[in-house]
Amino acid sequence: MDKNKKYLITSALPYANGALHLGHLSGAYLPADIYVRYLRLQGRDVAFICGSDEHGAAITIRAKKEGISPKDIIDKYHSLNKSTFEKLGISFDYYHRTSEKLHHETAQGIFKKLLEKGGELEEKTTEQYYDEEFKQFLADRYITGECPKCGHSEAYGDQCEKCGSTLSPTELVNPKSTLSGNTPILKKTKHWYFRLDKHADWLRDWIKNGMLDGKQHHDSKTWKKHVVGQCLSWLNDKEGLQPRSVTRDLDWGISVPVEGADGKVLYVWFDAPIGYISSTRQWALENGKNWEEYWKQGPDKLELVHFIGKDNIVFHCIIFPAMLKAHGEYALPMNVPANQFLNFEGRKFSKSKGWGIEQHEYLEEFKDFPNKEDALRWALIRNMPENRDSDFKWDEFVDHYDKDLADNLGNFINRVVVLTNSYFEGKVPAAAIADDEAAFIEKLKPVKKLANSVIDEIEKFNFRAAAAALMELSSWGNQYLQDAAPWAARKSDPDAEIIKESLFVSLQTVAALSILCEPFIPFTSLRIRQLLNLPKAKNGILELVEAKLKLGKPLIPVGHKIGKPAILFAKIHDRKDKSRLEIIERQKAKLEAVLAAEKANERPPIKPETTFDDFTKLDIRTGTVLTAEAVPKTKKLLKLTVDIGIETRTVVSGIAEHFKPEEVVGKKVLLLANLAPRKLRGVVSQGMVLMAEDAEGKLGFVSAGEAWGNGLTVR
RNA sequence: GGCGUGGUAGCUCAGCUGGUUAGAGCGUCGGAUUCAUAAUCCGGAGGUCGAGUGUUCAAGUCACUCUCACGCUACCA
Repeated sequence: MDKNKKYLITSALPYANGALHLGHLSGAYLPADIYVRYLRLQGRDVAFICGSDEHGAAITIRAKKEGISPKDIIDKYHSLNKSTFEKLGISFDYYHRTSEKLHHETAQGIFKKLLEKGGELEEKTTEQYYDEEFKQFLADRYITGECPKCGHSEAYGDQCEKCGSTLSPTELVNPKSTLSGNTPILKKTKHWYFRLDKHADWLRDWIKNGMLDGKQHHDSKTWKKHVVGQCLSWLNDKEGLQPRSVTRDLDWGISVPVEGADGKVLYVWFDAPIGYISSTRQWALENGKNWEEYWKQGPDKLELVHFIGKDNIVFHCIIFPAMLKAHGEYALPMNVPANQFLNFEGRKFSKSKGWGIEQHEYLEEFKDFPNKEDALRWALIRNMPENRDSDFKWDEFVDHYDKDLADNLGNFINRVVVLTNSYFEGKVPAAAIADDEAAFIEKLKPVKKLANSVIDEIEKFNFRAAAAALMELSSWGNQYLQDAAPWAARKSDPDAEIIKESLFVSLQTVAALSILCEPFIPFTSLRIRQLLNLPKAKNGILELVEAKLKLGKPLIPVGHKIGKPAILFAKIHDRKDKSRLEIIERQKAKLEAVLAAEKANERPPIKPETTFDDFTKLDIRTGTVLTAEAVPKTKKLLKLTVDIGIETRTVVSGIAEHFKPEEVVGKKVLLLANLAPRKLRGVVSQGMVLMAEDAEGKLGFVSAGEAWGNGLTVR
């Protein structure tokens, strides 16, 4: 640990197209905040950087749909996300936005540098769809058409939301521009591609061994296994890294700073991570700092850490580093401690299904819940998806709050404050060990040890373990007080030394807790400090605490007058006051309502009207499955032979995840017999077996019944 | 299908380079205690370490096969 190092800590830039839920918070923002607050307590020079990612086609499409401007959308979510983070105590030094001029200049500057350097960007001309009426090229999301895979009539140019296939616009059947509704034409367009493929070798050495330019950059063992694993999986892929297009034909974004590139913008993935840089620049500008010290120094002078969710690993560990290295002047991240995903009561968060809770919703729903910010932070920390997916449950929220914060931490502090007030008029007692450094050190050894383990775990990005160590410290306090039992000593001798000593030690422990808990539960830290009548934990105080514990100096001096007892955490399970429990119960009831509603309806809407003529074009026949076998090297496909009376058909069907081959043999089915044959994985499929599908995607066979023969028509 | 990560007490998780009776917290059961928010403290019960095979004097820890979960990637009616 070098005190002279600069620390640049970033959290993933939220896309300004929606609100963030608890999973985002626990994945990328809360861990970063803990780390940053810790660094500040240690007196380190740190910049905590974030901002809104405001470009990309998704925003323009939504704007179009809702009849508003992209600016309306990004303004709305920029301010919502920014203010929500503030309320939850996420202590960004700067929360910028990529629509700012400074960002546009920064991104263009980097693009130009790469272009001038040569060899990093290459031009390629391809054919893309163009809307003649609107006179513009169409981004993938601006084109809809029939999905070639499932036939869904409103698939987008990049993917079909019905079957989840990844598509390219030219695959769509009957493509339509969402702008004019016309059929677009193919037209040539020029784009720039970043030669990612040229960077594979050094990236591999950097990720695997932590080596950069022949020098040790970081210790790769300190990176999370799933992070290194996924990167190497990419780097070792037999296809290898491919050049990636960095520009698009779009009117929303950062214009490509090249002559004759009108109507072209930087692809959002290229400009978004550069947002970290522009955000730092803006922060430096407003705070009299030199931004380059936070981006352009060697690993001995600067530590860059990206906090992200696992969906962003490849971007932050491969693509962005490659961009920075290609540019040549920027530092690469020292670590990218990506978290996995947080589920919510056993399922993925889903806005459309109403599953989960967004950050601002939580604040609203819990507005009458005292200390709601720390209650949430604590529950999320205790269950952070650090190495595997985890699950947020209200019952655990309650447990963590009551057991840890109220019973353990809160109650310990309360015991100490009450005893100090009733035995010593609220003053830190003059225990003999207060002036005896050796004895002090000996008595407070466990405090020092546990404080060190909190620190150690934070440094290793093990925030769950750090939080557990914090609880151990408060547990130790409870245990110590119980053993010392000043209330018992007082009965026989009111002046017994153990009474003074035990409270002196306990008060030192509370003082240590008030600081050590700050990264996790900052609002509570402040309240404990107030209870002790001490000022807010300020930057650098933790290194003083470490020094004092080492030298045997009190953290809170003899004679210091503390405040009156006050409850820090009112329990949720409280026999006198049900109000907090009611808030929780309301949340649980909401989830049950969602589940009930799902069971009740949840049927896809009726498709657009069709004609009898169209229907009669379909030749549907009754049939019986004769044989079934898995198609090799596929997960979903079964090769079936179906007897339809007049002949036997070979059909490839995507049902292998639902049925084993032997379960299918002998099934009565309906077969669409005049579907154009299509080759799938080398097998020609002559028809399609009709299936019913439920809301969870489960499939069921459809047939005319056991008694029916094969080859009969359906009408 | 390929790749990655994970599968350890009822629940949430620790277990570094293989080495004595596999750990913690919560829950549970029993006891102590009263300064305290039905809080605290002490003690007990509870695990064939996903399944199997192998390497080894010795495997939760290494290798192989299988299985389940999650993700990336390919393919997909």
